[in-house]
Amino acid sequence: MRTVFMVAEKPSLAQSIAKILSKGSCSTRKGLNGACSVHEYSGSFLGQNMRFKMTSVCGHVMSLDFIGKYNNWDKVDPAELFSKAPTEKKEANPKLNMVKFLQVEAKGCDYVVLWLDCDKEGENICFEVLDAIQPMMNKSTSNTRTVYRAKFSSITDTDICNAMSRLGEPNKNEALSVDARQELDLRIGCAFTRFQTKYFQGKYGNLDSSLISFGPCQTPTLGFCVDRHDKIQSFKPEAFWVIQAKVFKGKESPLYLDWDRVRVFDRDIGQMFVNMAKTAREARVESVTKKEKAKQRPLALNTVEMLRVASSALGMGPQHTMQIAERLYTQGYISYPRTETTHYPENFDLKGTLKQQANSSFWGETVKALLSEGINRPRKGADAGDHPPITPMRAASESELGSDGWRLYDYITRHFIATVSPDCKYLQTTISFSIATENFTCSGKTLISAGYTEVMPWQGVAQEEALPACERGDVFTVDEIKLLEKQTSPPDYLTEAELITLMEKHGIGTDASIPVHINNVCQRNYVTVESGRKLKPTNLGIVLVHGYYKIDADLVLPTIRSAVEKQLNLISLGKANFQQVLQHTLDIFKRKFHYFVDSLAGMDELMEVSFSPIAATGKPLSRCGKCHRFMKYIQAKPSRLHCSHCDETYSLPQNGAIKLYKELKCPLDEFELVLWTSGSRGKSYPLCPYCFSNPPFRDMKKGMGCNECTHPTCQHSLNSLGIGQCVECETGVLVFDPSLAPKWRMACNKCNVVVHFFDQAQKVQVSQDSCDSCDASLVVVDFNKTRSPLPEGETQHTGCVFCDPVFQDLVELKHATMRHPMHRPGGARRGRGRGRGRRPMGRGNLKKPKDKMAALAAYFV
DNA sequence: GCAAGGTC
Repeated sequence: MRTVFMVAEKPSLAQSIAKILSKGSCSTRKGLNGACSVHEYSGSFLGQNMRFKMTSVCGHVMSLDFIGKYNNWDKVDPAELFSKAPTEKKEANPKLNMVKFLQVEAKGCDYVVLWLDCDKEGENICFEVLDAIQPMMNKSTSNTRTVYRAKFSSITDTDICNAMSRLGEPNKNEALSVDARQELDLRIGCAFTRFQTKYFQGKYGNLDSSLISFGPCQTPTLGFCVDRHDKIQSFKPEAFWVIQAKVFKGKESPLYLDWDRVRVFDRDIGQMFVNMAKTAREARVESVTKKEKAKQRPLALNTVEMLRVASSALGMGPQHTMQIAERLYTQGYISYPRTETTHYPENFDLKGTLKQQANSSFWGETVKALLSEGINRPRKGADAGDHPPITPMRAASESELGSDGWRLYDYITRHFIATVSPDCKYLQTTISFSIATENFTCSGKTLISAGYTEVMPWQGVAQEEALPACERGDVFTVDEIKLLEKQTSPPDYLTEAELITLMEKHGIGTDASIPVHINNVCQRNYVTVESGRKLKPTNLGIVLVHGYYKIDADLVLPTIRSAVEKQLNLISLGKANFQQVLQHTLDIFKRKFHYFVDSLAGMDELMEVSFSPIAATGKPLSRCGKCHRFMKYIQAKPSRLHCSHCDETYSLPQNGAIKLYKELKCPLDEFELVLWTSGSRGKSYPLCPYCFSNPPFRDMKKGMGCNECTHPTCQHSLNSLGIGQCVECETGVLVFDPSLAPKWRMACNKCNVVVHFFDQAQKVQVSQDSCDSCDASLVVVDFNKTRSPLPEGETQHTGCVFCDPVFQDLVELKHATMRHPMHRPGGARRGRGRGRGRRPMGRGNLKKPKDKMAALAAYFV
């Protein structure tokens, strides 16, 4: 029997589609990557009985990157990234082993039906799947087509079955437009990011410049925040004047009236109107109008609306909201949370979904009433053809969802109920008055029926004091007429919800990526989230955007994305050639890049105002080996040492504290050593600032401290202080750390293992000799006479920290010991042949590689 | 270490 292989974009869709097509009779098993499942059943295809295998990928199978050597920031000029640097497709998520998984499952299949999402990205994934599986499939024996594409617009029985009976073929042009987008984003984003980062990193000391990223989505996102900041800064408050009129009738409470002219910007003119109004003592009712008005029930919920409300009403950021929504979805509480659609599918079971909520103590009564009186038809929304709107899928209680989970579920459910509820109706009454020459009004709302605002009370019509009953010709007494001076007020910082709206409007990002871009500008220190989820740009963010405006506004304007997308659309429509569009666009951006590089002084001028030059920041810490003057320690990220005399910057390990290490020097280059400490309970090791960036020996890499240094004789090196194989990791060596004496300890030079030992000892030294049993270096320990824990009042003992019984209670090996050769079943000698437990560069077996000695010689000359 | 787009 022949086999049809079918692939969806995500595991959840593979399951739903298989269930529909097999009429619920498929068998399911997990795939080799643990993430995807395979659903199997038999049915008819091309008029024959066949076996069906339905599975999925997890989004893109491949992602684009530069080939390895172009990822070296130090050796590659960013300008080369526009054309010279070759790119390659790598597996998007190596952990998922997606290519292997697809190949195993597709082996020996005869036909493939592609069920990827029906958008351009989905079309592109079609070809990623085909590239992976086609070599594994049976070769077609007849001339029939083997590759089919299913086109569906919703996950409903009719739509899926229709798609199956009208299979088409994948659209190469649409896929190519995505390939072009990927390549453009990669080349442009990385070129600008690397250039900016490297340029500013070496220049300013108080600038957190670990990464100054640029991108066609994140930069306009930042631009929106800075635009608002600029509006606030340039705002000049203006005085204006309004007339306050207070009238009353009989014993009823007074009414405050709104002036029909609203306000005037000239005091004298305002005063003139007041004087005119003051000529009358009475306010005459000119008209009374009553209008029934409605507040429309909401459209069905899509992702961006959910993100907006979560941010503004629940105070939850978009990234966090999506994480919570994802969890609610996988646990079956809500439908798929990434959708642009605001229209329920025709056969959507509104009543069934509603019934699940009938027993809720929060909205159960409203739901029961709706079910018995009949639900209202939802408003007609937009169908983006992706997924149905976000709805609850089953009843839930507060305790099972957790705080934020419940708050989001509560909102989603109330929103759903609101979409099938009646509109909110209210009566608006407006009374128009004349006081001499001037006209005034007073209006009030009274609720007729709450409708959907019963479940969304925050949108309800506020209960106001009813207006007095009156009719045309009635006369009120004027209690007070006066001129009030007020000031226009500046706008506030952009709220996250407003930003989401702006991004959506300008096509910056997608429902799934909007949270990522917002998160990016926060993480890069361009923007901070203030109370009320308002987004305030930092100095860095402001300077960057102002700099782009100064040099080339295209770099920050939201139009940059849409202009490129127009070009890409031509590819997908087959109206333009992939290579030509790519080349043309790259060419434009390459010019922009060179112009940006040449004009960077313009941005630098702005930087100088906000940030201090690197030479003027930091505290003197350790001496430079070249000029022997003090270098300054710059604490701002990335922390580093700067020698202003040599104008050199030396990187340091991050996320820890740096101190001078007893003014000791590296024997190779005379730089003073510094001590890196990862926190109070963490590990520490000395390092030479020069060797850290310029590894002195061939077997060392960048970023190594003295605890990994293979110098044969230096007293701080791995060779002198290494004790034995790490008790937890495979490759590390436990190195003696004397820096915190008398809190003696040894720490692994690869992983985070720290072993404390010989508490209160006077002196601890690593001996030249090694242990007969496990080959670890012996340790010489001296204790104070009065406090020695050694037997028979001894003050000194030499032994192995792993094997010596005298040391057993003095070394905090705990459970970790179990992995050491000494304590494993089979005894100490076991594994010796594989070199376990042996110091890699133990004295007895020190190799003498020529190149290392040559390197040493070169230093000493 | 970099983009943006899928999704887990």
